Amino acid sequence: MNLEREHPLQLLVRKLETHRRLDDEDRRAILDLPHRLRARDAQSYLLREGDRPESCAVLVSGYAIRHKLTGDGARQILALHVPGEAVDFQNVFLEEADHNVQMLTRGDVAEIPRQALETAVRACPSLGRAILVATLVESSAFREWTLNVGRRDSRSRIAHLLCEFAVRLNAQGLRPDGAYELPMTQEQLADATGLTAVHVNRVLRALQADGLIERDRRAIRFPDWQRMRDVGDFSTRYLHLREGLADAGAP
Amino acid sequence: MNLEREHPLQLLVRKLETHRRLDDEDRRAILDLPHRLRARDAQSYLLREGDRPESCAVLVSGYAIRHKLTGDGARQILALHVPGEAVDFQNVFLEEADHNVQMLTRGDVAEIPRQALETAVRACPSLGRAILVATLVESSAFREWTLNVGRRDSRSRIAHLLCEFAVRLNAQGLRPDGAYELPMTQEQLADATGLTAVHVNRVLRALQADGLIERDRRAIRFPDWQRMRDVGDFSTRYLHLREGLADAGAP
DNA sequence: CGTTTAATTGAAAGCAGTCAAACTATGTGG
DNA sequence: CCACATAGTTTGACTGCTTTCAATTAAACG
Repeated sequence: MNLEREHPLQLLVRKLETHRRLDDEDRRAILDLPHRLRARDAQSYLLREGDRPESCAVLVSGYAIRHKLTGDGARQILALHVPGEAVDFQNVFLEEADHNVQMLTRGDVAEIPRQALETAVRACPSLGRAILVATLVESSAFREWTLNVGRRDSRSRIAHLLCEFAVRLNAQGLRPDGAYELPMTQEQLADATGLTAVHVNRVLRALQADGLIERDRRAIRFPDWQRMRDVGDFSTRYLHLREGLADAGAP
Repeated sequence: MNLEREHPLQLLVRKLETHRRLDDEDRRAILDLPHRLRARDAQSYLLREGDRPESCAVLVSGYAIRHKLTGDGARQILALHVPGEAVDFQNVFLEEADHNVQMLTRGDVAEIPRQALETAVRACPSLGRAILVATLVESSAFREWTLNVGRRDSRSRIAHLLCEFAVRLNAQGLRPDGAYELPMTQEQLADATGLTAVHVNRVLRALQADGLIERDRRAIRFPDWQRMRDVGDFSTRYLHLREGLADAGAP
């Protein structure tokens, strides 16, 4: 166990630091945020469209997704969240949730009361700034996803998603070796890329046949990161990572 | 001419008020923002990917788009902007622009220096809040666009886009009669919906044949708003409009 | 007016979707 | 620990929505 990681909000500190350096006061302000830890089951909803949440959830462990549904029930996954990320800063400032946030796996969540967050931000403006930046970066990721779904073919789309996830895990220090565990079923992968599960399966096998990915269950490994980036038309710019964090891939 | 609209930033006030009420102090703070008016040609870039802008542009008149390009030059339009909207609040807080903003038509832009904006926000926190809310609402629109492009068929996709534009123009008071002028070519419409220009043309004609839209050049009118909403699977929730502004359509 | 840009239409091709079935994990209770 | 149930993956055959290619018509613009 890494002692530095003992504090439930330590990964939130790390996450915010992936975009901008924080000083000790900022780190202190984050770690001092009052919060309640809750274990959540896989598939449980952290937030539903229409909700008016009174707290902001930070993923301490486990993975979550954002998604929306069309009128006839088709689902589009909008984002994937890794430990350390806050899943509803936006909802602290907007009245009504416009989408859903759901656990992908079992995990723990730290719930920070809306009021406490606002107070902390007033007391430490640079914390407010850090949160704003994280929110804007997320917005940038939404734009990239729109591009991905709207203008890339199925092969690039999936490759892009796999690259993004790898890089973000890396930035969070959650990928010590080259491989990582993809916490999604092929159906979820399909909903994230605007494809069908059947087609996702075919594309994954094709990527595998081409030596671009190696799979073992849900574990993914990239034998040739550079080529994978190319196929996925992937660049880290939209993730707005600090210097040094941007170069991921196989270590 | 409406005298209330004389001030170049009056429409920015109106825009921010579509989400939350502002008090006189807020309005004052906005109208007092130092700015430089500039005329821009159609197609001119307000911002390019990679730029590090030192000012924030507010559309005073004319229309603009946000877009990104894939590695092989395919374009995805991410958002449409109407007069009164600020096109790069995000870039005041992120270092490097991750996408492009381009004028769709001729128009005027008010450029607010980054510094001045930060100063104003510090002096009037509720202005900061209003800007944050506008930014979050835009983020919500990106999510809806991802859903649109990822999970709706071509007919719904285009109908949805037409609905969104109508409602947003209404909210800004820019659509006195039922119709509106769509400032986009069919190719641009295609890039906004992840389709091709040819197919957009076919879908528009089909919508027309079904009595869902009436067209005269670029002017669009909805004979039956309710039916149009249904076809576009459109709800105003994601626009986070204040009560009373949400019900648009044909007046 | 002449030139360029945008809209329109038809025919053919293709990528991804649908349907259906088999197979493989994963998990649960007896 | 096995047997059964359930969820997820894989594969094949076929369909179809959208694209591509190409040509024509209409509108916009100096």
